[in-house]
Amino acid sequence: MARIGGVTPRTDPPNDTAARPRERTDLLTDASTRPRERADAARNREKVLAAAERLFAERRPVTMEEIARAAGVGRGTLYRRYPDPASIALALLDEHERGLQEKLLRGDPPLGPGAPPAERLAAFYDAMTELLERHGHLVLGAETGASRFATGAYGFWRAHVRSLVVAAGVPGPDVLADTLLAPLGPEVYDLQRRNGVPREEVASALAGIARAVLAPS
Amino acid sequence: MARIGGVTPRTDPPNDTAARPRERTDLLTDASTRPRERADAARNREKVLAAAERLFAERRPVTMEEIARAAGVGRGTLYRRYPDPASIALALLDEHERGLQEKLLRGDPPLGPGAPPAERLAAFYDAMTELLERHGHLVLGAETGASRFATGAYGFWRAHVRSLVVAAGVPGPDVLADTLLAPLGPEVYDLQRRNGVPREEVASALAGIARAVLAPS
DNA sequence: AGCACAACCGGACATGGTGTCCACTTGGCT
DNA sequence: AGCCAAGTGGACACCATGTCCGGTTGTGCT
Repeated sequence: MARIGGVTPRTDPPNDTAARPRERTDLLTDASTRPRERADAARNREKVLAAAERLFAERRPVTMEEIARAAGVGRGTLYRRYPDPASIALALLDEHERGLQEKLLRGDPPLGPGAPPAERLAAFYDAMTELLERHGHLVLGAETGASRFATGAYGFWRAHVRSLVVAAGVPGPDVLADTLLAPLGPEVYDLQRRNGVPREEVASALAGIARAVLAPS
Repeated sequence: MARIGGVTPRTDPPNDTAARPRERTDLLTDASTRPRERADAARNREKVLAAAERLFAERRPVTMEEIARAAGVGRGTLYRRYPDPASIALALLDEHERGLQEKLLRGDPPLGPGAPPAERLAAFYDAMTELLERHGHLVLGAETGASRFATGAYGFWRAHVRSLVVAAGVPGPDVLADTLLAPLGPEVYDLQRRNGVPREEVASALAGIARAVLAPS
């Protein structure tokens, strides 16, 4: 479970209990090394996440104050776990991105290993537009502007694309990785959709680029 | 003078004197139709622009308050002309972009008309990276995030790239235009430069894409 | 059960930016 | 010389931020 695109929860004093990613393990192993998440904390986490999901869906930007009010929770409580609205959106986005990451690493071709690089990149573009389509509001809330590159998820996508460029034998993988990822910026996709371009058309334009750039010479 | 990428100055009551773009015409023509810009106003405009240029160069974000303080001008004066820091950066950027726009329309090939579309796009990429290199701080101040697409300049670049795609006979010019422009987003370029990639390498990667996508089949 | 301690909660507070408003000043014009 | 509109700048009300701390609640232990 060495996933890369994880949330970075607020780290309080020495240990980090917040937004715990795994279920109770219930094993003797390290059950005592870190305190369990308390019931009230879990309850509030749910309330916050639900309220934030709702707010992000209906408008932007969303402030910490709004989320706290909508969740019926104090501001201090909110700040305890999340430093800003973006990190809340990121937490919401987390599991969706995780699924795609899994498919990229171990799924069937052409998304997963086995297909030629150009086809894998095309499939990746297609999957990413689906994700943007479904959770675009969260992506806009979480990864807007330059902060997008700071997320762990971006590192994952970048590593993936870079490896495809290398596999295709095209020079300059480091520059190309960021360049090829640029059209997936949420603002760009959002602009195209607002201009009336259907998702499929965006995806196929990207597929065209993927083949043009990575196709065997 | 039908340039597209102009600044949009604050429009006060019925007429718009602010940030006047042209020198005194001194012709009898419409010299009286709109009042001249007053000397004190011009003085302050200079002070504001100079201070803003300095501030944008050294850090971001820059607030209206800071600019006013640095320029030795009241906040009300600042707001009279510019609604926010971005529009000030845009005003500073204006003439540089104007020069490039001129070259695209009427300059020598490969930037101007005459060269094959793939070469013109490559040359455009090269010129844009130069512009980003020199005035990146202003571009970051002016066109960050989604607001980038709202500027007149973006419309110009988009129309240019679109026409090249059409000339190359590649399908889907509307989608491709935004897609091909995406890597020129200031955050993307900034990221690549911070990662130690020299400008030339970015430009040549973009040239490669230009040729791969627009080259005659 | 019941206790004690730590985790957790939430509102108050100080700070800083925003955008507007309006009484005053300045400069161009007759 | 004097008028008057354009221009100025600071005060004001508002809102979001992030921190802090007294009180509360859940958990583990006895």
